[in-house]
Amino acid sequence: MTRSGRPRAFSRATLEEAASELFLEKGYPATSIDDIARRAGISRATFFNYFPQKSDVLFTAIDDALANLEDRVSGGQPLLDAVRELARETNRQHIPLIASQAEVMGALSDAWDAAPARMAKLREIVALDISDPIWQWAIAGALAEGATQWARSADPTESLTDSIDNAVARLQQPPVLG
Amino acid sequence: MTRSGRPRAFSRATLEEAASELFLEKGYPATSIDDIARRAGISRATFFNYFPQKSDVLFTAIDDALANLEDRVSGGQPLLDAVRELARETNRQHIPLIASQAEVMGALSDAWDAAPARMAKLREIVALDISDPIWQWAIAGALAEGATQWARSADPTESLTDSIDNAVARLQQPPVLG
DNA sequence: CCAATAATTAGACTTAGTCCAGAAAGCTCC
DNA sequence: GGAGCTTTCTGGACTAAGTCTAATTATTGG
Repeated sequence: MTRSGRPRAFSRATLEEAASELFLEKGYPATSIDDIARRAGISRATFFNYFPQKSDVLFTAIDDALANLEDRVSGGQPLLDAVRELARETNRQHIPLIASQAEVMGALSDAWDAAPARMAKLREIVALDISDPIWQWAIAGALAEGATQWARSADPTESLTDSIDNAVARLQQPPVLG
Repeated sequence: MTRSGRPRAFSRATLEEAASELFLEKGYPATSIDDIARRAGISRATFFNYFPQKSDVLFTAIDDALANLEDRVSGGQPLLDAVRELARETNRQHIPLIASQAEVMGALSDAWDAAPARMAKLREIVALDISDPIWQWAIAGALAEGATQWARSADPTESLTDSIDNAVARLQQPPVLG
């Protein structure tokens, strides 16, 4: 069931690569969409055919994972099942640009402005399975924290699944509060 | 200790009012900064003297509260103490535009794009007092949820402090997870 | 070949946000 | 009543993101 119409001539990955080079060379804010398009050999208009926003280039890996997770959970799969399956399919190829280029980008780059939206999206997905709003943030936070620690880890044998499971397990032990 | 220089001729509140009218009339996306400036009787350049971004107009109440909280906590006050004191000083005058105009703006307005950044900021502040990253999100979420429920509540006697305390207390009861 | 569908492209357009230089409005000290 | 200092207000130029449209091109299916 190949759908008709002119096939795509490029891929998000193509643009990601071109953009990545430029971000490393000149930094994110100094790189315009024109630059990226030129480097990738496409027109500026086509860029927006692949990414709605400039910053989305940095988050493809995260956004793909979130879309995958949303599909599973809205299809009825229990949240943690879905997370574990997705985590098992994920390897170090999938670390998003925003993380792998973190040092170069610097902590202050505008690029990070787009990150909180992903956290909010994750919470939305969590909400599909967890009705108590108080715990939606907690669980979303644990999932994000597990993934982040894994992405930052120097040890290439560390398992994403374990990292996330650890993070979630720690929620069972309530914190001491004033 | 009045500091020297030409005094401000307007206030954030002035601009907030002008903007609010326009948002109600035409909606947020259709209202340009030019429109707001014209309505408020200032120049476009001056708008940016009061707000770094267009969307910030909608969040002044939240941003003020966050700044206040950050001052307290970074000054050494325990998080929940600071939150309670701040909550006690807060009344229904302080409900932010983004919430009070929520129905008019519609759930889909671009205006909401700027909300997740506030959640991230709140978590940063929480992190000043709570070192465990897993619980930073949980507590930030509880605080936000308590405040949101209060803001949405029809009952004008409901106390913000109680609403937040309730939300935080619920974190002591871990959820059932698969 | 024809019709339908979808991608690519150039280019015009709107507007957010930055930057700058100059005018204006206060303050303090003489 | 200045003179000098500081800060705000303003107009205007500028960059770049994102939207939109109309035309072209590549593919599928009848």
